[in-house]
Amino acid sequence: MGELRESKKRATRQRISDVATALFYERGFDAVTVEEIAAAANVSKVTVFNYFARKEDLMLDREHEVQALLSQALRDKAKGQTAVAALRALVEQLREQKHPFVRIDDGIATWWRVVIASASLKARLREIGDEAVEALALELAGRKAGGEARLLAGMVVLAWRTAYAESLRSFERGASTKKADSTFAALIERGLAAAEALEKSAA
Amino acid sequence: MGELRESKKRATRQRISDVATALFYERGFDAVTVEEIAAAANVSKVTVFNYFARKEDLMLDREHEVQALLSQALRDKAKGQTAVAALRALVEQLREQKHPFVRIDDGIATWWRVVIASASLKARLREIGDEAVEALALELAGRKAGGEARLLAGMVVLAWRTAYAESLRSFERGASTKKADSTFAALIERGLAAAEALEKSAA
DNA sequence: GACTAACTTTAACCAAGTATAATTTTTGTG
DNA sequence: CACAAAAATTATACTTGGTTAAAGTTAGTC
Repeated sequence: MGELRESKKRATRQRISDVATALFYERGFDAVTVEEIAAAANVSKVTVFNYFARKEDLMLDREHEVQALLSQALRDKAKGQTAVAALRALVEQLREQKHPFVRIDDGIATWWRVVIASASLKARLREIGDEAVEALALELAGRKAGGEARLLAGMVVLAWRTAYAESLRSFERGASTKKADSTFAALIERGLAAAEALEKSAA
Repeated sequence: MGELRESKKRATRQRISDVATALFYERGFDAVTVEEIAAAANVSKVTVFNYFARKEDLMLDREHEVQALLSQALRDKAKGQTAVAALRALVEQLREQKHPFVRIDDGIATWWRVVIASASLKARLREIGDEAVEALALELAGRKAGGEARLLAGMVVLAWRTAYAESLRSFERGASTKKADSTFAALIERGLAAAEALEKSAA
């Protein structure tokens, strides 16, 4: 039931995304209009916005996943383990599977160059980060998040963002993937340790 | 030389800002167009943008000051004092002078209600926060900021933001200015303590 | 094969922001 | 005071992201 329709939609969505990404890589996010993307994907502008609520989501589609990963890690956490320990384990696991959220290579660095060149993409990224903080705080605090939970959640996301950004900068200055990875690991551990201290000293 | 000109400009800028603020309070940020503001201030749309680069700055003009306050506090810091201690002292000082960056009353809460109702204002606020982090990191690290400095700067700004937001939430739930203030104080101290631990354990 | 619900398109619209050239206002100078 | 340069303001037209409503198309169902 509805299989053909579903697969057509999936194909259309993918086509729009692919076409858009290619254009962004070629000329930069801001220099490409949604009209152009629509034309190149053989679709109308309205349809593009039907699949992607804002232009930024054409590029940042996958970034929403961090939130789910963080929340899931907390739900899977063993009794007695601190929340931060569970998140540290998640980071470790992602590093092992060379997940793009914790790792940098040429392809990923190229993608980031496009993002960093655009103020609106950076803004949307900050927004997604804040959503992740709120979701994480909720998970940490059970039903409703309080200040302490929000602070802790904020610190975790901050550690991640900062470590990743620093790792990327080092890669762009010529460091290898391996070196960039160890920069990431060292800095996120600094942040997580601080978060863990906060968690353990909670009232 | 040029005194009349300067004072006229100041007056125009102020008039635009006042008129805009009044309209925003009345109908919400997003429901007011720049055209309307211009008309109400007896000025053209172009002139509005001549004074305020973006619509958001009509509301968030003063928020840029945090950055200057933070940097100045670090420059004034006594030898031997930790950076975080200097920032803690700044917060203390602002609280004593009942500065709006650390305090909430009815007028301030009303202003925040307008801000919080608008996605674009919140986005601009996040951007300003990031700029503050970068400036602070630079100040912390001397010439060029490294990961450690950025993490520390991020923690300080996070503590501030989180404490303020929580304080505002408590005020909106009916707490007094005094109670909101102590919520702020307690939470920012939690964050600053964590930041201080990080600073002291620096390699 | 006709019907309906989902999807797409067309077309018109709004508002922020930019660019440009013309016009007005202010200022300093002879 | 007159006048030219500099600075500020204006009108106008344009671009682009995003929204809305109505008409058209297509897949799934009876």
